[in-house]
Amino acid sequence: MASKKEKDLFPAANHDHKACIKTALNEAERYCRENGLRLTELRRRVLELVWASHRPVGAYDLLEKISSNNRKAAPPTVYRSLDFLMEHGLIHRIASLNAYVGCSHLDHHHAPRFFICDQCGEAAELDDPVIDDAIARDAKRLGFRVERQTLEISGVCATCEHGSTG
Amino acid sequence: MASKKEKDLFPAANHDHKACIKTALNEAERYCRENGLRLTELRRRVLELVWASHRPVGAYDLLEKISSNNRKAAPPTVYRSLDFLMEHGLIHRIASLNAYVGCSHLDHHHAPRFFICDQCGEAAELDDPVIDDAIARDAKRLGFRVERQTLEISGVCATCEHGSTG
DNA sequence: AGGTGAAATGTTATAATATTACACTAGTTT
DNA sequence: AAACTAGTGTAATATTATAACATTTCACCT
Ligand SMILES: [Zn+2]
Ligand SMILES: [Zn+2]
Ligand SMILES: [Zn+2]
Ligand SMILES: [Zn+2]
Repeated sequence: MASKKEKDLFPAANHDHKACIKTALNEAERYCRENGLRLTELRRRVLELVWASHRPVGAYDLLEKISSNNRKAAPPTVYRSLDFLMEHGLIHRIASLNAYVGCSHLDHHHAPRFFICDQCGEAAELDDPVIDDAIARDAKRLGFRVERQTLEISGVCATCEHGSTG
Repeated sequence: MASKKEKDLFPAANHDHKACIKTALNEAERYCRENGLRLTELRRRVLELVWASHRPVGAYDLLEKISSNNRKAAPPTVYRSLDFLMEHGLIHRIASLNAYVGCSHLDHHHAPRFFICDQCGEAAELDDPVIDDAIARDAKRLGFRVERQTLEISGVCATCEHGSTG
């Protein structure tokens, strides 16, 4: 079963993804309740759609999925929800892809750090205090006040490289 | 005088920027000559325009500057030059800004690492082996083959924060 | 329950960034 | 010069994101 080896940071193909979605939605609901925020039906739906996979998804893909057969949603509908979800750290934006992905570390404050596979499209969020410290030290040296961070490493994940996680 | 203190990684307001431009163009010419590449008039002009400042500049800004009064240049004109310059490491793309900036480290191979000031818009390129090593170690742990990196730290630079570098 | 103001959403239009496709030119090789 | 290739011009279109304003929903108060 899905043991939490290091390599599983890139979620195994056979992992129980319904659990990922459920956890994400539960955590979002708890977070919003505790902070007096409204996780409206629309925002909840957008979050759920973002969590449909571990692949960053584009705003216009979401827009299509939100649109019902007869009623077509307009861009601000999804962008406003994405803004809300980002503002509260429930999702991250992947600047190099113009795409959005659920946050895997809702339990603690962190700067976003992603490894993103060019082949399968999956993104793994990984904390590394060494990186955090190094950036903080560099910033201090420069007298630079850090407000936002973007760290996106693109390439090929182990599964795509070797055909399987072995 | 422009002493090379650490803080000058954010170039001082009074630095000799013509020297920056000249160096960048000279290095580009040398690089292209040595590698059998053609630094055409257009590519040279785009590189020069990117180097007009240390602020990442948008493709459409460049496009306007390239256009002469009577003749308006079309997007592919500038995008193709930008692609060439990026492919050969002469400039970097800043994904979080959809903008482009000259490379400050033409003399050695490196992953792009930027500190970008929200207020003055200037970008400082900074190498840090500790970050390099940490990312390499994380990638190895994940079995991830790294192909491209994006590291962009946004915030407020020392000059903007304190009114002057002191 | 009804009134009120703020937050959220709907809707239309448009801005900003980037690519495709195809025609033409210039430079290189034979 | 013919043939080939890399580079550029040009028109159309794709993709991502925001502005502006109307309407609805919700929390709160009376
Ligand atoms: Zn999952
Ligand atoms: Zn996160
Ligand atoms: Zn300079
Ligand atoms: Zn560089």
